[in-house]
Amino acid sequence: MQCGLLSVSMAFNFQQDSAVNNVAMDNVAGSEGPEQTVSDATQRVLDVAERLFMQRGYAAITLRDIAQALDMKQASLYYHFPGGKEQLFVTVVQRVLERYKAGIHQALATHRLDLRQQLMAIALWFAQQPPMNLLGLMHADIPALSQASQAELLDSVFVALFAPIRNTFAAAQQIGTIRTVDPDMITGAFLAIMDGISYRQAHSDEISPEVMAQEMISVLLDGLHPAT
Amino acid sequence: MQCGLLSVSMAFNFQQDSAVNNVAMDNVAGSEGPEQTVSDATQRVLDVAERLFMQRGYAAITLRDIAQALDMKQASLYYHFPGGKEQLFVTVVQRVLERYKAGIHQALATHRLDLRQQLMAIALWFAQQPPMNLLGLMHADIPALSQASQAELLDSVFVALFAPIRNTFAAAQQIGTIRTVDPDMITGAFLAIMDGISYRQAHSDEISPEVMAQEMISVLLDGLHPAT
DNA sequence: ATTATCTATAGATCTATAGATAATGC
DNA sequence: ATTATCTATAGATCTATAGATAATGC
Repeated sequence: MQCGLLSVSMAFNFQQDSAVNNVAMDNVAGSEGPEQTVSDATQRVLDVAERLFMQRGYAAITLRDIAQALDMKQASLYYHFPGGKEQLFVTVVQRVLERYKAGIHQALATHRLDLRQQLMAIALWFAQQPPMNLLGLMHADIPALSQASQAELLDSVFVALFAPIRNTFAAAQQIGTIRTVDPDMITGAFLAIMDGISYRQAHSDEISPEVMAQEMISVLLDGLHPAT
Repeated sequence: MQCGLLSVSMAFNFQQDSAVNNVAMDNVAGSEGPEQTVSDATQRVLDVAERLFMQRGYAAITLRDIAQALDMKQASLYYHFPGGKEQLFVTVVQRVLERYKAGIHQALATHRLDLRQQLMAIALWFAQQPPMNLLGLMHADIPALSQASQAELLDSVFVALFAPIRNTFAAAQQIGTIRTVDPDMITGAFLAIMDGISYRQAHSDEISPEVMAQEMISVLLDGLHPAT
């Protein structure tokens, strides 16, 4: 299946989202008591691994890099992630995607029925996050993983990022708020721009997140032509 | 210096472009007789290396991968590129950027004075190219190189991609064709979308390059709101 | 007993160098 | 003599495993 600028090549089913979803949710904040919670030490590993992996990608970062940043030995990482580098990476990306999913959901829920405000809130969210380099993730990182991990992460990307935004555009089209353009394509373009916003914000502070979010959404909705 | 969604951290000078430019040009098609031309064998190496590097990035591709795809031994690559992996990668990227520079220049020149047609032609060009994953290049690949190579490639990215597009938007703003939005930001967003178009076209053929280019430029110029 | 680290190391792989070989052109 | 490859290998590095160690909790 092709999804806008991102090709998520799995047999996705829109109505299965919530089911897939609940499985992925249970590690975030234990709604039950005896949830398998993540220790502080493991948390620290994830934090550092996330920073490095998101900065340079899966292939460029070695376990030694991560261990060194944590002031520990490379072999010690296997205590927290017996599955090694791949398991660590998959866990990191899942955690990032959960955060994005929550951020997007919150943005959509807070400004319900106002597309411009919804998109603004999403853009502001992206502007405040460290860059995830989504295209690089899809393009370079995920293909380096095992078939099972690939499928798992592609599914999560779809559920966390693609589906909610696509649904928002599709709904806005149905009620006539925006004109009819292939929603997959809009979503892909939107995510590409959002990814760029994160990147720009991380490497510069000439423009505030608020202004940048507002300008980009204005271009997307109103276009670049002068308001006559 | 910050440039739209891409941070090109060098002291660029717009007026120096052509000077920097001529140096990089001389390897494309010998305007003089005794130009150091590239042999067929070296050409083949560059073609294969380009495909692999652009597909998965600098860190993920080994010299062995490239040699294997060429049906030769890894050590033989050092005959063509004594500087090893880094020199090969830099040469590949320079060649790609020269191609893009020429394609963009052609698009701009053919439709001079018509911004929409110019952007359409650029979008069509991107849609027909294999994806270059520009954000990944800036974000993951270039930082892995030596300081000298970093500077060289950042300069080339600026000269080949960023400057011509930025100048086009800036000129259109001056004559009032488009409204005033930070040109660096528009350029960054435009390149992010173009990169996405390449990616999408490479992974799907549901939408023709022409339609995709037209729709994306229409969104950029006219916006998503319904034409009343 | 559990948690979280360490040392040591096997085995694989990667870059790069040295020097041989074979074909072609002068 | 030049071009384009090869074999062999040094040296570095990377992932992963085995087993020891030390601190804390029961």
